[in-house]
Amino acid sequence: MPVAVSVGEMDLRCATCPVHHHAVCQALGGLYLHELAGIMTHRHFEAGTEIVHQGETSNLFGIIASGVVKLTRLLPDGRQHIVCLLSETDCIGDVFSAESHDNAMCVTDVELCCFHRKQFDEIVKSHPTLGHHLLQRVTVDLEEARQWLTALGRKKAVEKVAMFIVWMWNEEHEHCLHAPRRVNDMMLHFPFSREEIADFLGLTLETVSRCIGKLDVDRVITLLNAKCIEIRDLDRLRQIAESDI
Amino acid sequence: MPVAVSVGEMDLRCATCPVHHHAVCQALGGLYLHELAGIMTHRHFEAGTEIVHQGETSNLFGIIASGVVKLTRLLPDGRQHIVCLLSETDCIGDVFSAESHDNAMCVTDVELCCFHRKQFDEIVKSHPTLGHHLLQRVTVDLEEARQWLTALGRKKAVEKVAMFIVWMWNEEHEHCLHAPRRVNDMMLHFPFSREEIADFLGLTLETVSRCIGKLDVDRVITLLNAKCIEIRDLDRLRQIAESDI
DNA sequence: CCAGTACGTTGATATAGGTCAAGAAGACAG
DNA sequence: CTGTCTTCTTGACCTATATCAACGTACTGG
Repeated sequence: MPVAVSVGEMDLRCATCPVHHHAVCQALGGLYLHELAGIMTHRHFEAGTEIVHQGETSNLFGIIASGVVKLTRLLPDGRQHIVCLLSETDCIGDVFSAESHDNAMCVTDVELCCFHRKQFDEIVKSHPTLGHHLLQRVTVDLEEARQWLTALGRKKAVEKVAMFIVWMWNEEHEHCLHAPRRVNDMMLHFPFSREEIADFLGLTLETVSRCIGKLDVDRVITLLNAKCIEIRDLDRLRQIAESDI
Repeated sequence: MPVAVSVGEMDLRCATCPVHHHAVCQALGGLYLHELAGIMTHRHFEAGTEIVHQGETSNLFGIIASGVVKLTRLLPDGRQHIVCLLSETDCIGDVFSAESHDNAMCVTDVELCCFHRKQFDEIVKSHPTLGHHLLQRVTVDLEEARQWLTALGRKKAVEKVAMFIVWMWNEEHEHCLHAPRRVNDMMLHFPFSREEIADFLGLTLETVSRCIGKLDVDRVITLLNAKCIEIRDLDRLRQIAESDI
């Protein structure tokens, strides 16, 4: 389901909906460019929808205003892997290449600020600060990818799952800083299914389930229900995640 | 072994040694900035030397003129993982953050063009084209990291090893385009030990050895000696690497 | 309230790859 | 050439995780 964004299609709601401006602004490091508003459209996607298809040519460059998106890759025999999980203010699509390396699928309902790749790139080219900021973002993404690389390459199942929980908790808190909630809350409600966690960590859903079970039994977390846990011992959880005995 | 690069320390050989200028020029997408020559020094590192240490603060930003560097991460209990293998024209160090996330170790002897992180960043800031080019490079690195992520998460040992061989072969050919050698040559001499390959692919050296053995028996490659193979059936090798039965 | 469906848990069993150990093959110094 | 060191290969065995299967639980629509 490719998303074509024509220039004339500018959605007037953008001008009146602070959510989208806020997301774009955050994504660009507090920098707000009026030119971008002019070429931005915004779209809603329901959970489970595919935004971009692997291998497909798409001119979409999007910034997530709300919701969670997974980037997945499918091997010829059906094995699947999630290479990245994106949320508020994260970017979908490559400024340089139109060919998408991965499927972008909505984990939850998603609000997306859409730009035409080339138009966005033009603006980037003419705004050094913006380019510099994007460089910083991609650098952070690369660092995060490398962190997961070591996890997938060298960590045990429980360590991976612990790492995933810590990571989710950090993500929550990061967004809390933007839109403060109860910061000390150890409750974590996550939108991912066991299978999604497994596909992200290179495990099977059964193993993920067992590992969460083990962390619960060991009193590191409390499993309130399938999609909601409470962190009981954050330090211990971090130690497990870092393979720090 | 942190590398301090003072402004006055400019190595005059830089002006006379085309290798270094060539590497920098390639790294920056054919763009050559005279300002960079002014702040560049070059250094030689022997195989096995550590250029930057994990967790250490270093102001080095380097471009590899020749040789191979591995970026490794060490877990508290000694498990190790190689997150990236770098060669000619690749960059070491982060423009933004002084703290290094990984060890940079020389796999072979290395010639490095060194810059002071902040000085380099200043020049990047004032040259939009350069910033844009770096963004493109990091984007490619991110894409490559994600490719390995799926490999580590979902591929079998033989598939990983096949992928590694194909990747090495591509790397060779990429560099051939710069300094043309026998392009049709199916011979591949690689500088990595079995342990390094294993640490990169999230396997053990024994498994790597067995997988190479299997590819040899299956007549996909010929193992000439421990560090030299001949690719017999590139298509088949690619199929295995892509998990394409 | 019930049937149907999707998702999660738990148990039994299989297996890919890890671990341990012994040789073989180079590389290098004397 | 010979002994020492390192790296690679090969074999035997073991374990973490995958696989297969059964059962629970929790929404959903009638």
